[in-house]
Amino acid sequence: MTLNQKDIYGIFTKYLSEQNLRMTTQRELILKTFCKQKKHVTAEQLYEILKKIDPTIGHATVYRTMKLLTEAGIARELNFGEGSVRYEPDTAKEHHDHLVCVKCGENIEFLDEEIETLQNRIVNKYGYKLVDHSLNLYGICPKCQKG
Amino acid sequence: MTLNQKDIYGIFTKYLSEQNLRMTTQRELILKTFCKQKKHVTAEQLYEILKKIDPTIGHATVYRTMKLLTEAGIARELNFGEGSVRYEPDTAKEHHDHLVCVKCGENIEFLDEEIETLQNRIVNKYGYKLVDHSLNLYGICPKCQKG
DNA sequence: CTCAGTGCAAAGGGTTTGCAGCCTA
DNA sequence: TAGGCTGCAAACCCTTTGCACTGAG
Repeated sequence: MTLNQKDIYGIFTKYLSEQNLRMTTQRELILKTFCKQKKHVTAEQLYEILKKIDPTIGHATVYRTMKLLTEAGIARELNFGEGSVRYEPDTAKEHHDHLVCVKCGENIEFLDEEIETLQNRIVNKYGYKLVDHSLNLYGICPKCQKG
Repeated sequence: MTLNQKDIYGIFTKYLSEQNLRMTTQRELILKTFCKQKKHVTAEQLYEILKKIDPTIGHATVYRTMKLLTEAGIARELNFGEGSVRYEPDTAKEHHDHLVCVKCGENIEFLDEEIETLQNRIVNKYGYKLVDHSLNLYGICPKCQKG
């Protein structure tokens, strides 16, 4: 169900050519580096990581590329209300949601079939066509409850 | 279950005095104007509305007061990923969630007991203590589907 | 008289945009 | 050669902060 790097690379090049855009060394580097991340990253964080690999890379290039990756369906934007957008790989077809610790920022991805079903029910009730959804639970993780 | 303006005024003055803060004409005006709004407003929008009533009112005062109202439990911050925070009256004890049209911005508030239950289940599963949650469904409303 | 509250303007963070030069098809 | 791509810096938007002044208790 998850896609490997080669697949993603193919998806991105396909998207780019559809848009009359090109694959470049920067875009490739950003794609690879983004996919390697274990945690959701902000564009800013990704930029910092990338600068260590290629110090000449520009701020704007990272932001622009993350927008492209989002449009291509490779990245997904997350908003935890921190004032900046986080990105996660959008490789799984099933949508998962997030449980965020408001103290330490740790976050868990979870999947709940029933929630997905209920969401569809709501959307149908109002005659909407579902495009996307975001469910964030904010809480205090076990560690922080003890500390 | 919903609170009237007098109640809210009382809640706010109580909160203020607890914090050794004072009720002022500006704070009162902002509170009243905020409560009158039918739709979720950003601080910026509220500022624009307030300027028509009192042109001398300051940007910062609105932002500062909205923070106070949030802390007092009167306003609730919403984040639809637009880059700015929206506020809604937090008068109902039950949490409601939002269904937002991505085309026209129309949004519906809905309440679903089962979703609330499921959220508690998730939180318990991971040993978290629930603090808050936000569920936003993004879709296309019936009107925009036709148009 | 004290100290919170205010408006203003400047600063701040995250993100986008304008632009000249570069590079690739 | 044309047009996309880049890095840089400036611009932008939303929000917060510093500051001197005002005003209520």
